[in-house]
Amino acid sequence: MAKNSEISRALRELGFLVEVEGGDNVQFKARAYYKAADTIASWTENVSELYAKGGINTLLQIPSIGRAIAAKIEQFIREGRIGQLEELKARIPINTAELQGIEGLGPKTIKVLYDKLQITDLAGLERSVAEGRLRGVPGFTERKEKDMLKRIEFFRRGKGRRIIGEVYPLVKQIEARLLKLAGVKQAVAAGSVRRMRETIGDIDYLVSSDSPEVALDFFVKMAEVDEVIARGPAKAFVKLAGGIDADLLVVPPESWGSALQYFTGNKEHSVALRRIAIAKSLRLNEWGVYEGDKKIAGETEEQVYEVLGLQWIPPEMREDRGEIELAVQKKIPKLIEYGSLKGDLQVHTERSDGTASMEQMAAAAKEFGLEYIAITDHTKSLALAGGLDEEELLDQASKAGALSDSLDGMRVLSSAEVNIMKDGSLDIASNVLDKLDIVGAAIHSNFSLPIEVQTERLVKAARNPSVDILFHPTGRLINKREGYPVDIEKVIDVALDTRTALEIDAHYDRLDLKDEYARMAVQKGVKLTIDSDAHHPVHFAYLVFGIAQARRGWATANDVLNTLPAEKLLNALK
DNA sequence: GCCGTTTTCGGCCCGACTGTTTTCAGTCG
Repeated sequence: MAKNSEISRALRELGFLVEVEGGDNVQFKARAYYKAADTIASWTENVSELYAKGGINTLLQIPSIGRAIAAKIEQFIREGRIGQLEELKARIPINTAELQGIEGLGPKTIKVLYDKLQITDLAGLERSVAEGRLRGVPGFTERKEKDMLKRIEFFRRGKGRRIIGEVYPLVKQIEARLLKLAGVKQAVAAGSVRRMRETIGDIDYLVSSDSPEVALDFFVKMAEVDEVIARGPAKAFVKLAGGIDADLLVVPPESWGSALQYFTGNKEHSVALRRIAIAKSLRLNEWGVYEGDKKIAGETEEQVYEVLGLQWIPPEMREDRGEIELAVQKKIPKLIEYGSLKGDLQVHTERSDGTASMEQMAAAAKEFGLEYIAITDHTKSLALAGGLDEEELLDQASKAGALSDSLDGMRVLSSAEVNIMKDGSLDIASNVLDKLDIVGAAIHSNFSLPIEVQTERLVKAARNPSVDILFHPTGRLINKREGYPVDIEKVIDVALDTRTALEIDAHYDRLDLKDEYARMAVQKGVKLTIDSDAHHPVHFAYLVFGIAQARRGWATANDVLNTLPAEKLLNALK
């Protein structure tokens, strides 16, 4: 059974090779393949299964899939290949993934390099540069040839996306510095940072000012800048130390809103807005919304959306996944707000693998503005993390109770991060668990079991009457570990059935549930919790990433249990 | 190659920056 990602990848490569080969209207044909690839990549149902059930006509129901592409998908599902793609690959035997990854190389250049120098991959490109043969190609100079070496090196260093939590502090620091510059009225990191995606490809700064050169000068001369890629009167592109790209666009204040929209994206969302503008005989660009030559909006984002007949859409929702249709109907949900959590239901102490005492964690949580925390040390079978046995757990619970009584304005709930065993049972007896205020359960071992077994472990844990929350339900670590295979829909259904909450673990390595699963849970009516998984007093700051993930999952405050005060939360548990 | 409140044909998002380009193509976001 072909995965959606595999079908998507094949269509994307097909589109790119069509573009490389060239011809009439080829960019539109390629765009059609790309669009189809995007649609399939984010399609929630398995396309192979849809095909198995309803044949090619089912494929035609999917937007951006017409007769021609449907036939290619059919062939891919049945034969694991697309004939036309193989023919193209035979004619132009290039390593698209490698060459396409080099900045500045597009389809046209790649074609020229293949035709003139038979360059098919990165190694070949490198050889040609080393032998000084690139400069002989039309459009290439010695300087451009040298630049190519840097681009290759950058690609080799790994141009992968960065985890948001790792770059967020620097992003915000530079944002603050831009804001302080003379003449700067507004400054913000737009792009995927503003949308709070879990990973960041580059940082897109937007500044409003009537004297752009001040901001641009500052930007290209910052200590963090490794290399200035380009610098014009309104825009600059740099590489920061560590290899992350940063862009700056400076606009006059009257264009702030339209520029913010344009720079926040995502691309598909913005393109959809421009199409709406065209349908209304308007023109939308980063400088404003225009009716003929007359500018009718642009100073604020709200105005831009309004003249297009849309409700303003929170950045976290801007992924062209149905939010625009909701905005037309003025039915954008009121998303859970940053700072609205009253408690944190996963907090570790030095009793297991944390680094601070219960008292220190409680004090830090209070300082952070929380009203309650749950102490969730690991349990005995997780020896690696110093897991607590029944006796130690009860002792820790009574300490939590005592501390809670002694504190003003901070409730400390007794809890545990109970380990789910290979067979789905828990490693702590239920008569002990039932003495705790709240119980979270999680998988920490046996990640490579088959999906059916893995799903059954979670289902069994959810059906356990003692378990209130499933912590980090898929076990993934972003960019590091895929997580165990799990039928998340089934887990969500059982969670609904058993009134078990699902966690969004806010640690930026996890963000688990991820946005799209959170959205599935919310749609079905399953309650979420957003927890920091704090192992140190400063970790409560991670909650912002969890809230962001919930917002990306279209969750409202009502969908998240720990927006409730402690008493109401305890009453809402199963 | 897809799609339709502008169409079953003729469009398809839009502008900035670079280079060796003296008027525009290629690339990027």
